Amino acid sequence: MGKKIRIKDIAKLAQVSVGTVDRVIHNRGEVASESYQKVMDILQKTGYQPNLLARTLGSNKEFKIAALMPNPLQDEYWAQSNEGLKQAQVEWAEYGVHIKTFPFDLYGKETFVAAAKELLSTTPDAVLTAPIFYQEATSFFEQCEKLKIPFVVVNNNIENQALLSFVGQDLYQSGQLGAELIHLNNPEPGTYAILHVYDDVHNSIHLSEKEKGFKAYFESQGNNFKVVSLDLNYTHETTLENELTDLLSNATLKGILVTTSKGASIVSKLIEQKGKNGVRLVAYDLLQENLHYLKSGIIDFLINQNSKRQAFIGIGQLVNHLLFKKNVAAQYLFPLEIISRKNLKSYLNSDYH
Amino acid sequence: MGKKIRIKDIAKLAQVSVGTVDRVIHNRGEVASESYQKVMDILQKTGYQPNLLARTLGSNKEFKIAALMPNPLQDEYWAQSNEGLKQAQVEWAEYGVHIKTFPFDLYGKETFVAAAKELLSTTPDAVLTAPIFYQEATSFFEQCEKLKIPFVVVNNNIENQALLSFVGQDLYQSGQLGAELIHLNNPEPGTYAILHVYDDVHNSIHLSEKEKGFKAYFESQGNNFKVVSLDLNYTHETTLENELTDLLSNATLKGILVTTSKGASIVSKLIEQKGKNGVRLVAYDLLQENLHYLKSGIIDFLINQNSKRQAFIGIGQLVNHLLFKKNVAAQYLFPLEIISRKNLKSYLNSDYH
DNA sequence: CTTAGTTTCGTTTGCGCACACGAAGATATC
DNA sequence: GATATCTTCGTGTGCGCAAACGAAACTAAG
Repeated sequence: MGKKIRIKDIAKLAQVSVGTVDRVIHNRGEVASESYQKVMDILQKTGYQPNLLARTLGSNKEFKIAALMPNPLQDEYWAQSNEGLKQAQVEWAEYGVHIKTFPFDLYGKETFVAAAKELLSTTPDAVLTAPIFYQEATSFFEQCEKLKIPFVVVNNNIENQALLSFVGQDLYQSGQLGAELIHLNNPEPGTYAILHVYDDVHNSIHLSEKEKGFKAYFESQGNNFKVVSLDLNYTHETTLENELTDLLSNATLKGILVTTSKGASIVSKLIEQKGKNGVRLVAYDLLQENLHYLKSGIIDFLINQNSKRQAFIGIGQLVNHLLFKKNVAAQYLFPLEIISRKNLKSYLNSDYH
Repeated sequence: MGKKIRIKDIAKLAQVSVGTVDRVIHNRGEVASESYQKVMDILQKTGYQPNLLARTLGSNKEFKIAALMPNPLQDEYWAQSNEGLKQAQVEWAEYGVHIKTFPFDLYGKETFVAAAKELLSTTPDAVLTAPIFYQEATSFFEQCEKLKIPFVVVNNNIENQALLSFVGQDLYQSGQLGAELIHLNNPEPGTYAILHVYDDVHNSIHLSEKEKGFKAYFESQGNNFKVVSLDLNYTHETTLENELTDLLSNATLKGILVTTSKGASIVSKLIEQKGKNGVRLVAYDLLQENLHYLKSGIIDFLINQNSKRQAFIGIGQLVNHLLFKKNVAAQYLFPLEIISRKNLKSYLNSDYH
C-alpha cells in the first residue's frame, strides 16, 4: 500500500501511452476528447501527484530571477535583506537559479524607475521586489503583468491581481503590538508617541498601517491616554533634535514607538543623554545600533521584521513556482517577533532562521 | 561557468569510468589505490557536490522512523508535538518515509521502557524521542547506539556522543527570559516566584535548567529582589491550592513564572478569583487554556516552545541524514518566542511555522 | 600449462518525468 | 486515386546517480 502512482500506472489504467497521459497533464492538446476524459478521470480518482524529484531532474533550464531592492549599502535593514538573497543564491544555485539584484536608492523614486527599466531589459523569468514607492511600483507591476513575468513582493504589500505572493508581516498588527509593548497595561494616564523618522521623502503607505494599529490599540484602552504622532526628517538634524527634545521633556510621556528601523538610534541617543526616566522605548529590527541600545537598556523591546528571511522566502516562493511548479500561497505571513535582552541571543544563534 | 560538475565529468578528468568514481565516492572498495587517489584529488579540487534530486530519485528505499514520545492524549503540549509528526509524515510520504509513534505515559517511567522495547523490536531505521526520563533515556540511547540506529532528541537535551542532533531551546536562557518578562526592570523591591507544577513524579533535569536561568537573572539585578521557588503537585489539589493561596497573599509578590505548560491554567484560575493586583504572570506554550488567560489579561506573556515544529524539524534532521545523506548539525536551536496578546494572531496565522 | 579465484574496472539499467520524434490513421485537395 | 495536411498517439531518449553485472587482467593453486 501507499505505493506512489506514476504516470506509467495512469497510462496502463487508462489504456493509453505515457505520452498521452503527459499531454493531458500538461494540457497541451493533441489528445482526442475521449482519451482526455478517460485520463482525467483516472488522474482524479487516483489523486496522482507528480514526483517532484523526477520532474525537476530532467529539466536543465536556467532561471533568471531579478531582485529590485533598496541599495544595501545605504541601510543595514536592506543589507540584511540582501544577505537573504545571497543565501537563496547559494541554496538554489545547483538548480540553475541565478539571482541578479537591481538596487535602487531609498531616497529617490527616479532610481527605482531606472533600475526597473534596466531590470526588464534583461528579460528575467521572475521578479522579487520591495515596493517602497506606491505609484512607481504599481506601474512596474503593470509592465510585469504585460510581459507575463511572475513577481513576488516583500516588506510591504501593494494589492495587485497579478501578484504571485506577498511575503511579510501584517503591519497593522505590528503597530498594535508596538503600542502594547510600550504600554504594558500601565493604568496611569500618560502620553504615548509614535515616531516616523524618514530619510527624505516619506513613503507613507506602510508606515501609516502601523500608525493605524497603534492608535487603534490606545482607543481600545479607554481615554486615559494621549497619543502623539510625529513625522521627523532625518536630514534636518537640528529641527529633528528640537522636536525630539520637546517630546522628551513632556513629563507625561510614558512610551515611544519608533516605526523606522533607522530612527531608533537617534531617539536612543537622545534618551541616553537626557536619562530614561521610565520612558519605554520600542523600535524595529536587529540593526547593530539597535542591539547596542537594547543591551544597554535604552530600548526595551525590538520588533523583528526579519528582512533577511523575507528575502530568502520570497525567492523560495518564486522557485516553487518556476521550478517545482507548486501552487504558492498568495500570502506568506511572518510572525511579529518580540526581541528583548534575554531572548536576543536565542534569535542570533537560532538555526531556525 | 557555474555549470554543475557531474560524476561523468569527474570520470573524464580522472580518466576512469563513472563506476570507479562512484565506488570512490561511496567508499566501497574494489578500486586500485592509484585510481582512488586520482579520483579523490579531482573530487577535492572540483568540490564535487552530488545532485540531491538524482541521488534521491533512483533510490526506492523505504524508511521506518520510530518516534518515542509522550502520549498526545494526555497532554496538549504533546498533542501539538504529535501534529508536527503528522505534518512530517505527509511531507515525506512521497519519499517512502514512514513514521510510527510509540507513545509512553508522562507519569510512568516503566511505560517509557516498555514502549522503547517494543519500538526496538520493529527495527526502525532511525529514532526520534523526547528524553523525559534521564536514566531510562540514557539506557535507551545505549541500545540505539549498539544497534547503530541514529537518533534525534527534541524538547530537552541529554548528552550522548552517538546523538545525531538535538532540536529544541536553550532552557537556561529560557529561564532568564521568563525572569525578565515578569520583572521588566521594575526597580521596586519585591518577590518573584518560579513555579514547577508537576503531574506526578518530577523530571527535574530540564526544569532545573530554567530555574538556574531564572535565579541568575535576579542575582544579576542587585539584591532588591527575593526569589521563591516552588514545586507543586498537580494531583494533590488541596495542598496545591493552599500553597498557591499562600503565595498570592504575599503582598510583596510581583511576578510568577510557571515553567510547566500545564500548570499555567491552575495558577491563572486562582489569580482570576483573587484579582490580579499587578502580579505579572508568564507561562509556557500556546495551549488552549493558556491562550484564554493570555487574552483575558491574566497571563502577560507566553514563551512558545513550539513543540509541533520541534517534532517536524526533528524528523527533518533524520530525513536529511538517512535520505539525503547530508551532514546535520549537532544542535538545532529554536528561538525563544515571546507571545503577547497583540502578536498572538500573527503566530497563529503565520506561514512561517 | 590449466583452472579457479581475486582484484579492478567499464558498461548498462532503472528511478519518474518531460519532451522530441515520427508513425499511423483520418481527412482533405487536386 | 494519388498526394498533401491534420489529428492523434506510441516510442525513445536524457536528466544524474546508484548499483548490478560481467569483462578483463592478474594471481594463486594444482
